[in-house]
Amino acid sequence: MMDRRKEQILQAIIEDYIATAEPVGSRTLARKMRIGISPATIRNEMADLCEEGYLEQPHTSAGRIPSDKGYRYYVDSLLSLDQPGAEELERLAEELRRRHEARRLVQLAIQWLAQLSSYVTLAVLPGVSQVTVRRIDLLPLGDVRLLLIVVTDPGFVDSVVLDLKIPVDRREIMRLREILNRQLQGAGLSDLGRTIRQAIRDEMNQYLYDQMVEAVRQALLESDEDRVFVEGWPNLLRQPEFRQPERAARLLEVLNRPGEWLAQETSPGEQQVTVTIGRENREVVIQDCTVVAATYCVGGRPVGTITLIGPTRMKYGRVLPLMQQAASELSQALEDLSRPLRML
Amino acid sequence: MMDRRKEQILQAIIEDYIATAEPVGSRTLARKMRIGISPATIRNEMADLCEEGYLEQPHTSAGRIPSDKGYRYYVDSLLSLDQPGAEELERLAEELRRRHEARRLVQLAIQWLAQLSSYVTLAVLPGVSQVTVRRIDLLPLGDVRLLLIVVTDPGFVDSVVLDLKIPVDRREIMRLREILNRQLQGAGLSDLGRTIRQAIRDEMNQYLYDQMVEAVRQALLESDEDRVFVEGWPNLLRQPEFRQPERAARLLEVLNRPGEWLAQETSPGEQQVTVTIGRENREVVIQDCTVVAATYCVGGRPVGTITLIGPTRMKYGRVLPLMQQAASELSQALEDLSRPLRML
DNA sequence: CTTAGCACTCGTGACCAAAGAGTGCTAATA
DNA sequence: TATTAGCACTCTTTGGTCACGAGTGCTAAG
Repeated sequence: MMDRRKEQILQAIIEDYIATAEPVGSRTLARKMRIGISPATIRNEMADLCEEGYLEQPHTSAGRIPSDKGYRYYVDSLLSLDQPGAEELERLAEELRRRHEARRLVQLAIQWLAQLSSYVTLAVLPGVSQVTVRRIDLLPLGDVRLLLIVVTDPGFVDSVVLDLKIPVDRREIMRLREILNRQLQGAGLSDLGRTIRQAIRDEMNQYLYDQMVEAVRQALLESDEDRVFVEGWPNLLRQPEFRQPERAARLLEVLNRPGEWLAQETSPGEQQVTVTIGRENREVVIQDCTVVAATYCVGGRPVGTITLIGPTRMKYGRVLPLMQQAASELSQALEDLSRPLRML
Repeated sequence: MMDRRKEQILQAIIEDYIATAEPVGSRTLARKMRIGISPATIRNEMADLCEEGYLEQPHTSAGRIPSDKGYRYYVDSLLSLDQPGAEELERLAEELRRRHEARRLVQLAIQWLAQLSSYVTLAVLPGVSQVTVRRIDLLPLGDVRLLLIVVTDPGFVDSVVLDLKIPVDRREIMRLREILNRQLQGAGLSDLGRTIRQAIRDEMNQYLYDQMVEAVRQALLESDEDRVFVEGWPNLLRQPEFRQPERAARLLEVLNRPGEWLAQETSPGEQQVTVTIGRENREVVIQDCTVVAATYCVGGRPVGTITLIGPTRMKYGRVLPLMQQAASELSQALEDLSRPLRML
């Protein structure tokens, strides 16, 4: 039901449509495919492909365009990957080699992706449950105010300002810092509240105990907001499919609240790159888009995702290797940041 | 040359155009202005205003639209401010009252602005020359890697990872931290390189000395990239003037590289809100936009700017108080973060 | 100085016809 | 039996014309 020639035709149609964004007809296709094959034959095959759901026609007298099912078949069976150039790879590697804070590394990775792919990219940072505390620092900002800095294991730096109700002197703060660091190293952020309870109840006064629990609770909430970055906004309007302003506006709107749909779409735990085409997406507004997602890992465990979103008419051959590369380089960079060789 | 009635007419035209985005004609205007005044009279005045450059006509048989000069006169002389509602103000105050890190405060302020104004907002963080070091922390990430955390005076937290060529043990790091904090408190970031030279040359070995200077140099460069936030991307397409995709795309593109033009446009050191209308902007691509800028201050000195950009047909009466409010609340919040009452 | 009246301009939308691209079907062909 | 040429048909696109409406500028009257 899907012989070699039909596959070739499907592939040619999809690649032409990806390149031009115009419905492709039998005549132009016959000219483009160098095989000795006439438009009429192609028409027959096209009619078949249409009936089997791989193609659609916008109206009777237009060419065919690929359906979601067509893209799916293309991605799964026909795709030839277009590996990024050496200098592009080098640029990413170099950016990530300058050892930044982890958040910045993630941002650099998706900026690189956005620029080379010309689509919009997003990144989800590791959530509360994915990180462990490496180090806590307390800085007095005044007699009743502290800056709490938490460095988590992949290398993220979070900070929150605490207001105390009573003054605490510098010495007490240093003591508190020592206690916190001693007790919390390696603890998951999700246990923090409980652990701190325990840590402080033993050694500190009741007041600081209450304050710290509340403060850390706030820090946790805080770090769980804004876990999503978006890059490449301007790329959106470069796509012909988003020239209709209301369509573009809808997508922009959705991109602005990524938290609501991103979780559904990406399958965490996957190692490779996943492609979700059109109607395969659960969120209605992006059912004319393709979402490409990959996870990045630290210590072999997936901790966050990077995502790319564009029209279903996407340069799959180019995007997939880029995603692959970005995810693996990012994992590598975070790994380097995360794993001290040995502690002296 | 600009009597009261002409002003009223100009004002009515501008406000109607701001509301509808449609050229406004004499008939509808006569009906809208309750004064007993005929379309013909208005036409005469309109012709005058046109000749004097306050109005333009897209073509002979359309109504008039305000010119840059018209908007300018409106903003300077005719504008009646539309103060934001109490609950909106309260929302901003409450967001900023939850003591976040300074960067987040700035971001929250322009998010609030973007949401209430429906335009795109930007913020420029204090540059290298605007901040002083409050505290430096060094965290060992391994035997040859350090996390350098710099807390600057308005309350920003920057961090950079350092790779050392030779292992340094924990005790040495703690000693280095003590030295750095002792020497650098209150120093401007721009002096850091020099100061560190001095600080370390006295007390540390030559190798660490070189490393630290290089590291701090990198940290400085780093903190000077990405000093600009943009919020409200989706608002852009809501404006009728950006329904033409190529116009919207151009603006998006420019917004993506704000560093190049923002510096020119905003006049730092200004205390109040500045409005730059259309051709008054130096950057060509935004000469059909209005840029509203305000500075925020710490310790009475302006350290950064918040900016709003929209079509020249902007709700000036609403935007100006919002900007005013955002800037002053933000200054207040940073001030609170910056000035410890007293150190114990 | 204001206003009514009027001729004039110009963009908009409707309508229509021709063009063009592409299809499906049929019949001829290898 | 698979392929292809030919052809009628469909449907969008494009261009042109025309009437309409909104708005203007001018003139003359109040």
